[in-house]
Amino acid sequence: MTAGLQPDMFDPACPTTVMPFQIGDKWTAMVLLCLEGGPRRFTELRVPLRRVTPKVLAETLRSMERDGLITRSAYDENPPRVEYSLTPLGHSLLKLLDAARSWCTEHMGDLVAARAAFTARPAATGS
Amino acid sequence: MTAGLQPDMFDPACPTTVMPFQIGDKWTAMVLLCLEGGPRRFTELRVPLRRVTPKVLAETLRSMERDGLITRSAYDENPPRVEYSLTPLGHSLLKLLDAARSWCTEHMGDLVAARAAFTARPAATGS
DNA sequence: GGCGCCGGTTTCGTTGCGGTAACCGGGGGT
DNA sequence: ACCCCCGGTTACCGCAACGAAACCGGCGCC
Repeated sequence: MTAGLQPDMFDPACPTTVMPFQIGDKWTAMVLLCLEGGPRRFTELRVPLRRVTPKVLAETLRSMERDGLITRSAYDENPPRVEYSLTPLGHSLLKLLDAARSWCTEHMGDLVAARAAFTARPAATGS
Repeated sequence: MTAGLQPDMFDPACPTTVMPFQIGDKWTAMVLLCLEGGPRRFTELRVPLRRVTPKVLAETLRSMERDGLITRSAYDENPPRVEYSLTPLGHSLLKLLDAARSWCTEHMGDLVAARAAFTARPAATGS
C-alpha cells in the first residue's frame, strides 16, 4: 500500500510547523521521511507534498543529492522512470530527525503554552 | 573569565556553516550556546556574535523569550542591566543541539566529500 | 493528429529574513 | 557642554527562498 504515503501527511496546519527546526530546505525533512520506506519516484513524492511545485521539489532533490543524502537513479524506459532513495548518510540524518521529532512531541506543549502566556502579557503597565 | 565567550567562537568561515540545520532563527543556536554557561547581558552576547546587529539580536532574543527558551531579567540600575538566561526548555533544546553537533562532527567529512564529488561530475558527456 | 504521462525547466512575482545605518533616553564622567 | 555607556528602536534595502504558471521532449494511445 505505498507504505503510508498519504496526501495529507504533511498538513501545513500541523502544529509542528511552529517548532524551531529546519533541516536543509523547507521540504528536506519531509522528503527524508517519505524515502524512509524505500525508493520513490518524482511524482510519487509530490503526493504527500502535494503543495510543492515541481520546481521546488527538483531544487530540493538536487541539493539533497549534492549533499549525498539521496541518490537519483534514472531508468531509460517508457514512460521515463526516476527513483530517489536514501544513502547511508541520509539514513543517519533521519535518525537525527527522529531525535528532533521526539523533542517536538515532548515539548510542544511547553512551547505553545509559552507563546500563549507571552501573548497575554502584562502589557508593561508602567504608569 | 566569562566562561569561554571568545569573539570568534562563531566564525562565519566555520565549515559547519554548510551543515543542513537550523534551530530557530539564524542566531538562535549560537545564543543557546552562549547562554549555556550562565546568564549573559545583551552587549555580552554581541561579543561572540559580533557580526550581529542589535536589531537582529533583539529580534532573536524576543522570539526565544516568546517561545519560552530564555528569560529576560531587567534590573533598574545604572547603567541599565539586562540579563538573559536559559529556561529548562532552553536547556532541553540545547541537548538536541548537541545531538545535531555530534552529527555534524561525525558526518561533515561525508558531506564535504559528497559535494566535491558532485562538483566534479561526469558532466553528462553524451556525445 | 491530438492528447496524456513523466520528469522536469523557465520565467516571473512575492515575501520575509537578515543586514546597515541612524537615532533614542537616561545617567554619569570630565 | 560634550561625550560615552547601555539596551535597545526605527527606517530602509537587498537577496535568496518560495511559489504560480506555462512550457518542453519523447513516447504511447486512441
